Amino acid sequence: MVNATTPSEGFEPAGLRERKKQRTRQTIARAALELFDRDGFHETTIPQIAAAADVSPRTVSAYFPAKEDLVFPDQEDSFARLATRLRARSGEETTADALRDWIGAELPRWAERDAEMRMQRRVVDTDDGLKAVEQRYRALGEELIAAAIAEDLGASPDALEPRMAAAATFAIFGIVGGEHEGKGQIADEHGCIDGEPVLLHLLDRALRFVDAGIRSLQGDAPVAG
Amino acid sequence: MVNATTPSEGFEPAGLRERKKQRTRQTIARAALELFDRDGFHETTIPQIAAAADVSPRTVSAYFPAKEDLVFPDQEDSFARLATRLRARSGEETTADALRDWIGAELPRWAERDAEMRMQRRVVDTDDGLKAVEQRYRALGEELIAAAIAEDLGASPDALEPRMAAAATFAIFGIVGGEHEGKGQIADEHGCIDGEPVLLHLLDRALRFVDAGIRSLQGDAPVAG
DNA sequence: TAGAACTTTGCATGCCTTGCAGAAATGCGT
DNA sequence: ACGCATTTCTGCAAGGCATGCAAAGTTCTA
Repeated sequence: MVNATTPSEGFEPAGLRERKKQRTRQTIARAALELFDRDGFHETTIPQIAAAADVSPRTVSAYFPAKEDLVFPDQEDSFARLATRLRARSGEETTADALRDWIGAELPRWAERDAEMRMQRRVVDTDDGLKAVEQRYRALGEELIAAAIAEDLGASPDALEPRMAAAATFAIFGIVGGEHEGKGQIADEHGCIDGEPVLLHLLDRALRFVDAGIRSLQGDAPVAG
Repeated sequence: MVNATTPSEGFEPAGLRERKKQRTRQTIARAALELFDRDGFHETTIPQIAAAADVSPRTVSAYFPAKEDLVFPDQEDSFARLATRLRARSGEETTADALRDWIGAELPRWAERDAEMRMQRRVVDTDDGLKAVEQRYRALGEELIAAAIAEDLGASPDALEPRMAAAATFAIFGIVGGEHEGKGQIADEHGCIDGEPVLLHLLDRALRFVDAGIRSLQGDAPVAG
């Protein structure tokens, strides 16, 4: 079922319909984020966003079931890619390898959207409901990692080790993203350490932390596994 | 200003007014949880809850600003006690000591409300918005622990070590609470291991994990501290 | 180009949230 | 025991979000 009208599509969504849909989605999300940042999340109404994006209010709700979703338009996709990458790892590869790979692949996207990510952070920091949604995503990400680590370890996904490992590992995102009020010690400088992106540097340290932690529990009788 | 009419008040809120308020609050929360569990969170309306608690709908909203808050009526207090305990620890005491103490003090409360906690879990598991709120609380708890650990370590609260340590430590609550779908491997048996409550057993293992992790990073140059 | 498939839109409904003012209850001093 | 000050509860109303439905408008395919 190759589309004959479009020669070199590469890996884009293919159909014109689909591309238009993605463009609309992005337009709406951008308009929303800008308004949220300028006027505040609660102060901005959906009709206002719709007007800015030149669509009807009903369309905004169709694309984004909840108003909060407008602030995290890409999380779902990003995690989907992580899940895919984790699923696709060979027997040799550890979760850590896949994670490193995934971050490497996502980094350019994040760099590209630097301005939006900063807006997003500012907006999220003004509203507790948005923080809640953000934490929910964090939990989803941890879930993925925990399951993969559990597989590596031959343990239950609900055992202590995979859970702790996933939680500790994911903490690096909270740090670079400046998820906390004294935000962005690192976030401000998307720089490198020893020629390596900060995030990957943190990941390495996190993995060392986790490895040591897990090893220290090896002798114990498993409790929840 | 001792109240002459009530001999042995103990440590209750004192005033009759305040006690009545707490009772009303509890009545509303109980009624809500029961209805949520029976009919579903979205299916239950605030007027229904109000009727069940024998107050006006407006009063429900006065006590609980958001409908979601009805599901977590005690989290705030519990964390407040943790914060107090952490603040009150002497120079000798580590965060781990305070944490152990706090859990020990909270355990009887949790045991007392076993039925409600189970309902709460069932309800939360049916709604993503509630999961988000739950994760938000988790983040708040981690914040407290991270700050305390940072103090112990003489590091910044946004450094990697305290964040990872707090995240890993807090993971134990997700496990005993059965925060995940395959819930309650342990939750079902509020039992003990070697005569120790499961939660404290898990805490010990978590602390060992964290200690090993932190030690393994000692030689490194701090990145975010 | 015609019809199928899908998207966008407007309308209507139900619910949550919040401010406000009056009614009701409580606490306190006499 | 009584009345006043304070606090809490209640009803009303307005504003905004979420969602089902059917009509109108696009895009796709044969």
